[in-house]
Amino acid sequence: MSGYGNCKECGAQALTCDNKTGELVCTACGLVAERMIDQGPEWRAFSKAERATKDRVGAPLSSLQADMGISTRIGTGFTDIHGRKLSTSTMIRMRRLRWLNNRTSKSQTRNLREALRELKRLGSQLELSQDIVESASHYYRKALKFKLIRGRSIDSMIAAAVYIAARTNSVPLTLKDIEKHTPIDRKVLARCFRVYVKELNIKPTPADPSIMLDRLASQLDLTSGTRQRAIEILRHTRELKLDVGKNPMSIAAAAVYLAGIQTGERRTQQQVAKAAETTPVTLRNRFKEIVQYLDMPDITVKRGAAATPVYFKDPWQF
DNA sequence: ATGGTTTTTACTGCGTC
DNA sequence: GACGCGGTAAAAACCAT
Repeated sequence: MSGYGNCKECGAQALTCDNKTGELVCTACGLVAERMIDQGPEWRAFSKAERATKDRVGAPLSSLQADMGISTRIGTGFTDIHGRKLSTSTMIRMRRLRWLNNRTSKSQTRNLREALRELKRLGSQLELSQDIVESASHYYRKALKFKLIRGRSIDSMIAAAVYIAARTNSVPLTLKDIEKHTPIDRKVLARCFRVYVKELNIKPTPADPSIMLDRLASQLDLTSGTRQRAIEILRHTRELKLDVGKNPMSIAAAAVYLAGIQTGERRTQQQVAKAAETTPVTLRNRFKEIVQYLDMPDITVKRGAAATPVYFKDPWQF
């Protein structure tokens, strides 16, 4: 959820919260906007008047409960609200309604209960924030409504929902991360992911390497200077379309590696590759391309540097 | 199924500490 | 010798047609 507003420096709506440091950073320009201590409750009231307008009655709606915390039940009494006995035909009708109500909702709520249990498990294992988990649950609900779960396992569709939620909310989470916490095969996972994209018309934000940057940088203990340099490099690679068709993580890795060399805060290819969960070979290849097309160190595009051709649609951005 | 692309795996050689 | 790094070749994975 990019609900952190726009960056004061570059104006881009690219602020994200680094959950590790509690810093609010702009993924576009690298500005550390502010330090956050606590994201707090969903709302706060400072005065009596505010409390009056904002207060609610009852438990908040929870999408993490199979029935949203509320559900319809059709009573089993034999009288109407006035205490009169129901006619036989009404009783028969009500019985049928009750049956239908149970039948249609039962299988789905049972499915949901199962699914949400898995979702909570995955969510806590991956240390996802609450809003991502809720976002994932919404996607799953939708899939359930459209009967997309049939023929696929609940767990795999939940895992894919988590990935979708991460992608649509610019959370640096890869399929590999998810794979580590679930027994589901990567191929199956990718297939389920596509189901969401295709059937539900969900359009995840194009995969952006800079999202992965924070994660890489903190894992490698890089200072903000190097991070900023990497962000700058990424901006240019993006402009040159060097990242089209490539795994965003490997692009980010190459940028971090290059930035490290330039700022003197060097990390070995091994280290960077490991943090990015890729191989030194891939890192080198991306690295080579970047160096080939960018004029270092002030980073300008080399004369005559043509953007790489777009061979086919980027598998990482839909 | 096929073809084009990226990524991974495995191996090799070179230079340096 | 261990390590970082560059290169290559072949296999695997992947997407599009």
